[in-house]
Amino acid sequence: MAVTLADVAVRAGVSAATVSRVLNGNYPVAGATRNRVLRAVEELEYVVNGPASALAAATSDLVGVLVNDIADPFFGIMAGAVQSEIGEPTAERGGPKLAVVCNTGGSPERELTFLTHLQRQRAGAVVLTGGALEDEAHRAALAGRLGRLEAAGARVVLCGRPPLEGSDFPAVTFDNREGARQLTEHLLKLGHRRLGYLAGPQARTTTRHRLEGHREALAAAGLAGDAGRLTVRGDYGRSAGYAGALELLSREPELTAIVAANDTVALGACAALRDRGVRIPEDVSVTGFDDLPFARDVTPALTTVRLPLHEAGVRAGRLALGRETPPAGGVVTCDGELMVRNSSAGPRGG
Amino acid sequence: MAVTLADVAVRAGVSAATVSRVLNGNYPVAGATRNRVLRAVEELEYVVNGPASALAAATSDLVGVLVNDIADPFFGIMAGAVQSEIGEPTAERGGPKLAVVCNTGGSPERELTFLTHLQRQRAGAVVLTGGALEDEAHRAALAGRLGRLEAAGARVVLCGRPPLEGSDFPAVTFDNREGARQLTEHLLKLGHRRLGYLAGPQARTTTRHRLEGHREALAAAGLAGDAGRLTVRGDYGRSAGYAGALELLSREPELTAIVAANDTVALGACAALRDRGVRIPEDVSVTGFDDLPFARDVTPALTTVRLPLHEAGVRAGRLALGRETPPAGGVVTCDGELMVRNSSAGPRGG
DNA sequence: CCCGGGACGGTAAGCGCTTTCTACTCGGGG
DNA sequence: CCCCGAGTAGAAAGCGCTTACCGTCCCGGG
Repeated sequence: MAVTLADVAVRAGVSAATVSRVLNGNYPVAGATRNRVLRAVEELEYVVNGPASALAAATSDLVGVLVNDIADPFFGIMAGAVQSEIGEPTAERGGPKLAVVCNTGGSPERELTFLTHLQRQRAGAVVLTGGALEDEAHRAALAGRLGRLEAAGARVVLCGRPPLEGSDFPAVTFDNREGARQLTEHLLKLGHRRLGYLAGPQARTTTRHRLEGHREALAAAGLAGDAGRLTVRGDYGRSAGYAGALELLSREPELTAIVAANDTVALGACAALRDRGVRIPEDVSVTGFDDLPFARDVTPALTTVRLPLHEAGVRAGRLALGRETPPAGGVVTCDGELMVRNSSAGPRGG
Repeated sequence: MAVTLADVAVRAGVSAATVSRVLNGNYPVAGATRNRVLRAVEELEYVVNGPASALAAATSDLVGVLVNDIADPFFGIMAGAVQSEIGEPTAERGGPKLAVVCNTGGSPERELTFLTHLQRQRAGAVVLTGGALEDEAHRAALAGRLGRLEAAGARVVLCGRPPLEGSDFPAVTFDNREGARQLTEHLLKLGHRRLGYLAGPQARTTTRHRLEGHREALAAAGLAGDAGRLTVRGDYGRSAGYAGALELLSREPELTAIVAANDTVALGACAALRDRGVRIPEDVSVTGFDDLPFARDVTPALTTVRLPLHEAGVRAGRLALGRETPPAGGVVTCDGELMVRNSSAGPRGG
């Protein structure tokens, strides 16, 4: 049915081995022979059987990319960057790789099952993006799975998340804590004293680090007291921001600023404020995090922290292919950059 | 090194064949035997070798998803939907499939090479998303590649694009023309007479259909004359919208409405207008297309056409797995829904 | 003039799994 | 009491490719 190596070999009047060698270019083949083979490949429209070569060579050109939700630009941008990087053929190690994108939806179990599937496909590398769940059992299970993957010859890279404790997989991580600190500091400098915080989901490193940065800044300004009362938890979605903002407003009507866990949450908060007739930033300032593309286009444009998502994805891709060797310690830290826009201003009468 | 079927077989005291049958569950195996095998699998932490089974069984559980740009929510949403659908194990045909996301970046050549790579991986199905390039040579090349894929046993499904002429792959398509018509009609009904159009890239079906719908509405209102002069071309990005809006404004200062090819372009246009001190919608109405999540959160909220991206992705996924049989003709058409929000209003003095 | 070695090319042994075909064990009807 | 078929399990033949491991051929140096 399908054209095989052997067919090409016959047509070119050589052995299968020679065809294989021409195709993989890792063994000397005389120019004339090579041409004959290539012509035969053309004429027969031969396409290598990936599984067969993967089996024989014990490697595949698949790279797994785990994301929470590919529809979210935060992950989309990183995944796209990884893909663009691994899609380029490498001199050292063979042709372009394909990205297998796995949507975990934030579920730890799916994370694990996807890893099993990837191991099953003998993926050459796996990139884990997104915040880590802070749960000891899951951490252990994850470390186990990743360890087995690595033992099976796959490279494992973390992207946009802190290193995995107890393991030493290379990681490209964001300095969420520092970014959050700067953001809150910015608001404090503007004169705000009553700041609400819309936190992300529990038990996520990202959530915790951003919250910690926020509180660090508050503490430095002697404002640690209110922090607990003025923190509302939700997920990283728009409606959590909407509900959270209303909740904050009811807890503290004199609020002058809302710090959201990310841009999407901030957007929801803005919507809630607008619906309540609260002006931004005149009455209440709002800040986001991530600087997704839409952040500068909403009105008012969001003050936020820009995360180099694309760059992180590219680095992760390079690490995954072994094009780049991780620094000592294995952690590449990407700093966020404070983007001051129109959603923040001094408080009323400030 | 790695644990193989044979190892499991030895441990369970059965033959490799039996282990395979237990794992695939397509042949009767006595309960006791089955349990012994499963226990051995557990104990050895055995993970099937995907390439090997793909080779032996001549199928793989990979599904290719081609997108223009996975970082764009338009594609991210569809890809995510496809993935969630194929990720569920099917009763009829085996375990969960993995999605291989391929970013073509809109390049026809990359589209073709990715298809080759997918064929090489013996992908079980391929979903092509996004507008098609209107170029005869490329159409033919594409049809050829897809034909070969299909011949190799892969299911081919188009998603968010019109059927491929000359072939009859099932397609889930959006009625862009009708959506655009309704949108422009809406503006006309509000009293607008001088409408500018920010078109997408040349030679794309999506671009053409939306433009045609727009002009159809104009023509019906006897306004066909100005259409050419008031159409500016760009890509589907924000900056094209920005530049395009300025261009339109200079061509026709009396403009009262701008119809953008999609939400992102509309966003850019809004930014340009704001920078020019033009109020939306008081001075100029702006409309988008797609209804991406951010559309309702920008200010003013965008009047646009909602496309059922998620649903389309799910349908495409189902078709790709053969869970759903395509209707006669092979085309599932998804209608857009006009979403009237605050970016459109009657013209000055209208 | 002979021999060692470099440059090619072929042979064949798997890679780990699926699946056909065969073999064996029972239990019941003839 | 024998035979047959249902129910299970095993043996073995590949699936299409890669890659040691060997031949060949031809060149130049001794």
